Amino acid sequence: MSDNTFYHDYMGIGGGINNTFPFFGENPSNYNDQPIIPNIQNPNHHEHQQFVPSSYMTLTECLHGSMDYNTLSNAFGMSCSSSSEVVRPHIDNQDSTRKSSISATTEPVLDSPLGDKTRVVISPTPNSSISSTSNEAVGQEDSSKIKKHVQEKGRQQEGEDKSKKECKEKKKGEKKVKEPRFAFMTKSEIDNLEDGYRWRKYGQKAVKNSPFPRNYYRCTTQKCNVKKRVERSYEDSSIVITTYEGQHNHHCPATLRGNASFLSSSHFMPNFPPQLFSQMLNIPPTNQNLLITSAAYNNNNNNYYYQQQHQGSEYSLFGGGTNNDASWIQKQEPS
DNA sequence: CGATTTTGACCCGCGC
DNA sequence: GCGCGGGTCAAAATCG
Repeated sequence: MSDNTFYHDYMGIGGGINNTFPFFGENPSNYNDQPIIPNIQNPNHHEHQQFVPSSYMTLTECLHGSMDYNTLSNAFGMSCSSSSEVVRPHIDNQDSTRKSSISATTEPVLDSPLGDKTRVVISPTPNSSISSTSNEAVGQEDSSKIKKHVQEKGRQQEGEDKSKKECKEKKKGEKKVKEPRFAFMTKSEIDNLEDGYRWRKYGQKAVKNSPFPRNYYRCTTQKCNVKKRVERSYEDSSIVITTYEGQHNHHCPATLRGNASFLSSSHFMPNFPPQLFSQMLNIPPTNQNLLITSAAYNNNNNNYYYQQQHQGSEYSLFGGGTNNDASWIQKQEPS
C-alpha cells in the first residue's frame, strides 16, 4: 500500500504570497480576473506555459464529494486502477530521525518542504491539556488504577455481556477496514478549519514529542463515518495538519444552505481526491506520495487560486475559482 | 434541554 | 508477554 500525502499551504493574500505563489504577481488587477487561465499565469513563466484544454475541468463536483474517484478518472480519460490507493499518511512521531527524502512513509510535518521553508523554533507554550501528560499523569496513575478496578467490577456485573457481544461481532466481521486517508498542511492560526461540513469532536490525545494535542472529529451526519484529525505541527506551530479519513456520503451542508463562504479558507481541498492529481500528472503510483500545494485566497473578489507541483514530475497543476461556484483545474505542461 | 466538548479509561496493534 | 502509543468510548461538563 502506498502512502499518498498531500500538502496544502494556505496563505492569506498578504505577505509572502508573491514569493511563493506564482498566481499573484505584482499587478493586483489579476485578482479580479475570472479564472481564465492566461490571466493568472505567472508573469515570469508565461512564455513557457502551455496549457492543455483537455485537462480543464470544474472542481465543483469534486468539492462536494458527488463524484467518486472512478468518475473523476473517467472524466479525464484516465484509468483509475485499484493501485491508486489513497492515502495512509504514516504519522509516526516515535521516529525522531528525520527522513529528508520523499519516501512512501511520509510524515506530513517532517518531510514537507513547506515545513522547511517555514521552520521555526517551537517553544512549547504551557497548555493545560498537554502539560498534564507529564507530572500529572504520574499522579493520576494510582487513582486511575483504582477507578479501573471499580469500573472493571461494574462491568463484570452488567457490562460484560454487552462488551463481549460487541467484541464478538467485531471479530465475526472482517478486520476493521481502514478508510482512505489523506493529509494536508495548512498555514493557519485556526486549528479546526471550516470546510463546510459539521463535525463533532470525539477525542483528544497528546502527541508524543509535541506540545500540541491531536483532536479527533467525526462528521455529524448520520451514517457518514468520515473522520478528521487535526493537529498542529510541533516543528512549526503556525502549521496545522489535517487528516481526513473516508468520503462523505452526503452533500456539504454549507452548500445546501447556499453558503459557500467556507471556501474563503481554501479548504476545498479535503474533498478533492488526491489521486486525481497524480493521475493528471501521470505520476507513477510509486511516486504519488507527495504533492506540494500552494494556495491563496483573495478576500476582495472571493477568488482562490492554487498550484500543485509534484516532486519528480515536470508537470504542475493550477486551479482556482470563486466561492460562488466556478472552479477549475488545469494541467500545465513542462516548460 | 439537546448538542457539543472534555477527558480519563479502555482497546488494539505493533515492536521488542 | 509486556509496554507503548494511537485511536475510540462514554460519562460528565459545558454551551447555546
